Amino acid sequence: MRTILDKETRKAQLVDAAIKVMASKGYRSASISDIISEAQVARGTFYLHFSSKLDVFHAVMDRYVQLFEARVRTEVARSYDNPLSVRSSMRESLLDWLRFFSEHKDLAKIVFREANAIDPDYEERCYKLLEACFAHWREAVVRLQKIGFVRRDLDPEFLNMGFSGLLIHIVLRRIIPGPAPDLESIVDQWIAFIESGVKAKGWLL
Amino acid sequence: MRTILDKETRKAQLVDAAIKVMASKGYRSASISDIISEAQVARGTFYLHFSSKLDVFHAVMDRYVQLFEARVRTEVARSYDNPLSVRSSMRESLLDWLRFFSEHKDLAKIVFREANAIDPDYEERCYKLLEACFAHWREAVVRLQKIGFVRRDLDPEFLNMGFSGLLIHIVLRRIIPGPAPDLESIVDQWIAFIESGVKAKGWLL
Amino acid sequence: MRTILDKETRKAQLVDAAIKVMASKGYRSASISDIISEAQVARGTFYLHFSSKLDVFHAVMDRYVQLFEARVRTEVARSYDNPLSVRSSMRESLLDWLRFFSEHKDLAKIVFREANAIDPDYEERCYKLLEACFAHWREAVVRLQKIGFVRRDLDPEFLNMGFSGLLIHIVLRRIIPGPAPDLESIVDQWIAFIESGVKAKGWLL
Amino acid sequence: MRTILDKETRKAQLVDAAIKVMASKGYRSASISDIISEAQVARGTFYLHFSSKLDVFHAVMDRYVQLFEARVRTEVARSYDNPLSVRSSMRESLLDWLRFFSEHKDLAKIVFREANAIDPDYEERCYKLLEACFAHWREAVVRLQKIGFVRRDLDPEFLNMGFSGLLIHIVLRRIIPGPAPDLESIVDQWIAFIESGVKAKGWLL
DNA sequence: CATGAATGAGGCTTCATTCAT
DNA sequence: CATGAATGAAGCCTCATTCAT
Repeated sequence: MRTILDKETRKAQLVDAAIKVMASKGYRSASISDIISEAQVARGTFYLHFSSKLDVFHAVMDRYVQLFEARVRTEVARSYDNPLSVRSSMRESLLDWLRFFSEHKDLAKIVFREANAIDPDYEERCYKLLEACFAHWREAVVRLQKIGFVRRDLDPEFLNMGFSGLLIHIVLRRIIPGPAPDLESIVDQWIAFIESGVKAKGWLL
Repeated sequence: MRTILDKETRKAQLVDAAIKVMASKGYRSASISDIISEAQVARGTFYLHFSSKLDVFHAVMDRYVQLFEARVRTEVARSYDNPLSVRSSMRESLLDWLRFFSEHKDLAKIVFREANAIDPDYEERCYKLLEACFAHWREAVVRLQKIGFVRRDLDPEFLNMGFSGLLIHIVLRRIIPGPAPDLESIVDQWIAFIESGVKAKGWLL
Repeated sequence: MRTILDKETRKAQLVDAAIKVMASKGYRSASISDIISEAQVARGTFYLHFSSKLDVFHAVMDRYVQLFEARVRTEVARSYDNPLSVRSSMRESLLDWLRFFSEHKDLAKIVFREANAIDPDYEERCYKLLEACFAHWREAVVRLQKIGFVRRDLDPEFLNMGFSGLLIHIVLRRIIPGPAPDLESIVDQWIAFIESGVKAKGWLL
Repeated sequence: MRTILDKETRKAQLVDAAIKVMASKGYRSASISDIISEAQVARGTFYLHFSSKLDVFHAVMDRYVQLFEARVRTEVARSYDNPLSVRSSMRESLLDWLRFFSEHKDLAKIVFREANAIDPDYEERCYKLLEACFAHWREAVVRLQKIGFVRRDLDPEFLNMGFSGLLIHIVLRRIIPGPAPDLESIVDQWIAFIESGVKAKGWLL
């Protein structure tokens, strides 16, 4: 059966299929056959829209980059300048990030798994993406240190690592089948942890 | 040239080669050819010791599991029972973990990258491994809550996620080429963060 | 853009494009894509005029056959009957042939290169063409033998081979990039050679 | 069924198969499948000995180059210095060339057909080969002119073209199915033609 | 135990051809 | 008539695995 679609729709459909397949099998194991059978499309059709397997991968990345950039833009617009609302701003921010990664699980899987080892071109993209993200967080930390909310003895870079590490871990664990923790409760604990650490109040040493 | 070695030595040599190759190219891209040429061994010899490519992979995993289990055993032996030394015990523990991951970079790379995409059998192994690890940490947290060092309002599971997330993130960032942060200073910040969170002292809201 | 042309013009345009492409890349490597992009025509349009790739090839051949037949007709009309002008008639004839091949280099390239490898149907056509040509030459030789211009101890078939071999060789060498010999001087040497061979006058053995 | 051969034998067998297939279908149309099924060998075996289709082609060429060079060496050793035997030397030479081409029909077919259009690397090889050959013939002509056997008013380059053109033509016609002319009689006519041209004795104009 | 030639399934890609618009 | 998206057979090549030596 032969369905004719306009170029953009077909391409998007193929990218969708590629995301699905690559998320579940990884880039290397995902074959063109997998992708086209997922997209219910003939072999030749694939090559009408992508010049190679690597090419779809780039398209997949592009998709994520765009979503990510939109996410970062929203985030950057968020203000921590009002001391009274720092806490709730932060809460919103964390929730938004978790929601973002939850919504685009498949993409996150691909991006965070294949970070290396596909091609140098891609690696660069991937790092730029992450760097943009980290840069934003670092900056946020610095701002919070300036307004006196965050201790100045902690390296922003370290906090950044802590933040992103936890985030990614949560994402990946949520990605992986199994009981997914409740986002809201995670964020509440996170905030509590961020604010006061783990130390119990009575401990005196 | 025809060198004769005893079974175990040959097998270990092949696992070494496999680790090296898989760490740098990933499981899929690592070919038997790569492995045997790294190990300086004939093609047939490989299949004398492993029944398939997946089989070496399992052997690689086994290697990591053993190292990991040893690491966990040492860790488990560590006591947090003396209130006066909780802090330094924790510091030692964190440093040991970071050192462990640093020492076995190649294995960490393989284990954390290919977690999903290889085969269900493997995935199970991998999870068991991580679970063993998480279980230990969770338990440690619980103990620390019991002795009153750690706040009881934080879910051990969450702290666990935070701990492992940060750990993995540090490991992965250190794996990836780039300026590697100094382990000792990371640990010091980590402890400070764990103890008191990020909140500056003067902040009153 | 959608240009509407009458059938014959479109077809001729496509044959032109096919000749150009096939001459430069050979039949196999010339793709329909090459041809239609050379002709600035849509893919479907091609199949409106030709049933297959082989079909254009036949059309290309037909084009050459027609030109060739015209050439042969002119040639046949040429008379060698006047003993006084045999020499100049022959000179004209050789020049005309060389000019013909020079003018239709592209076609010559296709015809003489792909002679075998395309399809039996084509081969037959190609041979018929060459045979027509050879037949004419043979006949011419016979006539020249009859009027006593050419030695009767030489087999017309052999002379034919010599004539066509040299001709084709010149054509092909001229087709292939490189310094193209001057047609007129070639013909003059040719005539001299034909008339008297290579033997120097003084040689007595 | 699995037959194990030493590397050289297998490679030679595959080159043989490639020659056969390429001679009958041309380089482009000859598929790896054709070659391996001609050689009764598995697909992978082919790539054990050649890195690509082009690579076999080069091997085929190499084969011809070697044969050709041997042929040229023999030829170069031939002396035309004794005036009494110039005629018979020439006869021998022509016969040897014809025999050479007859013996290696398939290779000749490939070499002279695909001269162009395969790859620049090959083209260069091919031209070097022909040039070596032409150079030898040209030199021979010059020597014959020096000793006074051949007229000095004929350009050696032209005679060269005539000689090679005729040769190639004969070869190709003999390659092509059909009544193959008798080599000896061809050579005799050739010599007669070379010596005295076509002009009948009595002709006076 | 060790070797490496041989195997063939399967992956990526091209391209002649079809057909809905 | 014209268009160009869609199709799928077939080509090239890789590589895990086998087996005769």
